[in-house]
Amino acid sequence: MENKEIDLQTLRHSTSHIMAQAVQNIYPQAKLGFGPAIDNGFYYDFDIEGVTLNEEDLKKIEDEMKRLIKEDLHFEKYVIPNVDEQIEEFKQQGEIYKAELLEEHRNDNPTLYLTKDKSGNVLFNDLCAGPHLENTRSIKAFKLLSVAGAYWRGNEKNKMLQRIYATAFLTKDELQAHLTMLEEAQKRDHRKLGTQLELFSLHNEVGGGLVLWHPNLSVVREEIENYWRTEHRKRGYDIVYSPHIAKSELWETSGHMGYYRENMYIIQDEETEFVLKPMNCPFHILMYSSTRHSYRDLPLRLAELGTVYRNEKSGALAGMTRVKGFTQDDAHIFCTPEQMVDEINAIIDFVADTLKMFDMDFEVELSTRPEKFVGKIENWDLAEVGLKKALEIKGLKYEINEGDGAFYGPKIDFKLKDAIGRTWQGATIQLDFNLPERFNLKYQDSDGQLKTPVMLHRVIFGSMERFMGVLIEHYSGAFPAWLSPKQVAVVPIADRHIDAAAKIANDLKADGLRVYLDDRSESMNYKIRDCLQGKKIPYVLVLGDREIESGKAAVRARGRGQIGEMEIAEFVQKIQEEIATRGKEIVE
RNA sequence: GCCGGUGUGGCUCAAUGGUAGAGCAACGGUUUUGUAAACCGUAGGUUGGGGGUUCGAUUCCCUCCACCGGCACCA
Repeated sequence: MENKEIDLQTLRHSTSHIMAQAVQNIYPQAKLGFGPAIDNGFYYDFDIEGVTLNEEDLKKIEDEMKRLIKEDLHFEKYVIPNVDEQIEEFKQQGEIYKAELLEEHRNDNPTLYLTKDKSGNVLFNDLCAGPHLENTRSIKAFKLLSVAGAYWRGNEKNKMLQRIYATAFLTKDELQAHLTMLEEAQKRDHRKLGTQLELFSLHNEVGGGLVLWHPNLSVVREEIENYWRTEHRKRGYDIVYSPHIAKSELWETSGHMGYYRENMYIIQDEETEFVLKPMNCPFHILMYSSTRHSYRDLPLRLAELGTVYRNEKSGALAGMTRVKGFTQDDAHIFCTPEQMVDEINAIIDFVADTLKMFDMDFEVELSTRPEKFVGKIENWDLAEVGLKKALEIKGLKYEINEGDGAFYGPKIDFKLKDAIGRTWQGATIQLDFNLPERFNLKYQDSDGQLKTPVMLHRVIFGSMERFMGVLIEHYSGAFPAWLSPKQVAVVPIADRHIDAAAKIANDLKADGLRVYLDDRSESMNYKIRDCLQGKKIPYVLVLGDREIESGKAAVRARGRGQIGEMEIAEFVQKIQEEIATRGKEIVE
């Protein structure tokens, strides 16, 4: 397994060299940037004067690659004997990016990889540490996927190059499986499902990144918010509300006016400047500071479903996962330094329990103290050790981003994966050694001294919008019963069964279920199909002469076929249990 | 914000320098169904907004808005 993975990396990296060679054969003016293997494939960045690559060009490049591969070329490592001469040669060839890189790596025993034909002629070379395949015979399955802009070295001040994304696999079957998977993933895209299932909409005239929650998705949200409130009360939080705007003065104190102004919507009335809140923290801080606090009162945990607005750059927006207006399931915890680690532990538990309930995949990242930081170093150390320990106790795998914490504190991020493999920040836990100072927060400790509390910011879902987007994809729009906009469809077979069906539908509603009575004048088959596959309702009760006579219903479950006849009361009892436990399918 | 692409009935998509067509959905009718798409018909579009070129623009150009794939950003 391990070996195969390394091979795949090498295969992809070598294929990227062949791609670069093909591009230069077709466009001799093309200059090379980076061309690494990545998670699901590889890419190569090119600067091609006068050419904008399109889909057809990708085909041409692919064909040229196939031709090269057939030539049975081989790769050969070449230690650069004289770096200065090589830099000069790169410059002569116009390979300014390679020259720049070599200059930086001059003391690392830099190597070239040569691509040679069978007679040993060098057809192509690239500055590269390798390793590479021995020869192109191993390249059996690859595909160029897309072309996109990318800044040289990832810096927006640099020139934008053209990046070709591609992938390669050891066999054609594996490649095909990967391509099929990509297609399947697209069907789960929450933006498509959002339209298909009438979950939400976005409108030109409302503006980008501003989501309209339709009734169906509002039901899902309501259920999740109910869960959220109940869990918070259980875990010792107080739930609060705060206004949507506040005077600039507040944001001056918090510091946001200084480093976040670009992203804030400013509202000016005749004499006062207001800010549409991009965060909830200052309000919770003021709640804290409006009374005196004893160490006995702490920790104070304030939670709010707080709707914030941030003016994101236009290109950043994406469906529900990156929006301008969104509701954070925010909380701020004020505690003593001694309580900090326990509080972090409790939040990690909260996050892990919640995500587990949704069976969601996530990755964990821990970001530690950067070079420039505020706060006491012993609190940083305590926090970092505490964060690590908590993650280990929970058995969560995590990556450490050394020095990547915010200047005001270390943090743990939970990354959720969307349908097409992109990761989005969901839950986050951030220590803050800065705002308590700026707002001069105090508590009176057991020794009578006034001390500064530690503050934690945290979200469990991140934002309702983003979480919902990922959740839609996670379930492919087929929500479990407790979240489903409609939980049961009642389908009368013929018109003469409508009255009985309506009565059952009403009874089910009286039992607290969300019911869709499908009294359309359509065939039974059509209605079953539309309810299960179209509307993705988890259960369908079919009613005809037989059922009315027996007082039962024929139950069919989404994706699981026919379950059989069942007393209505038995069905109600089972589905209610399924809903109450927010669990897996109990009706069977 | 940057590079590239896209915007046509509610949805998915087609077509064209001579004012647009299909399927699904909707509506009307027929059918009254036994477990994942019955049949017939009707209606529905200033082709994202604005401007320009042209005898004529939905098509070509400019601009704005929005969306998509990336990059950058995500305090």
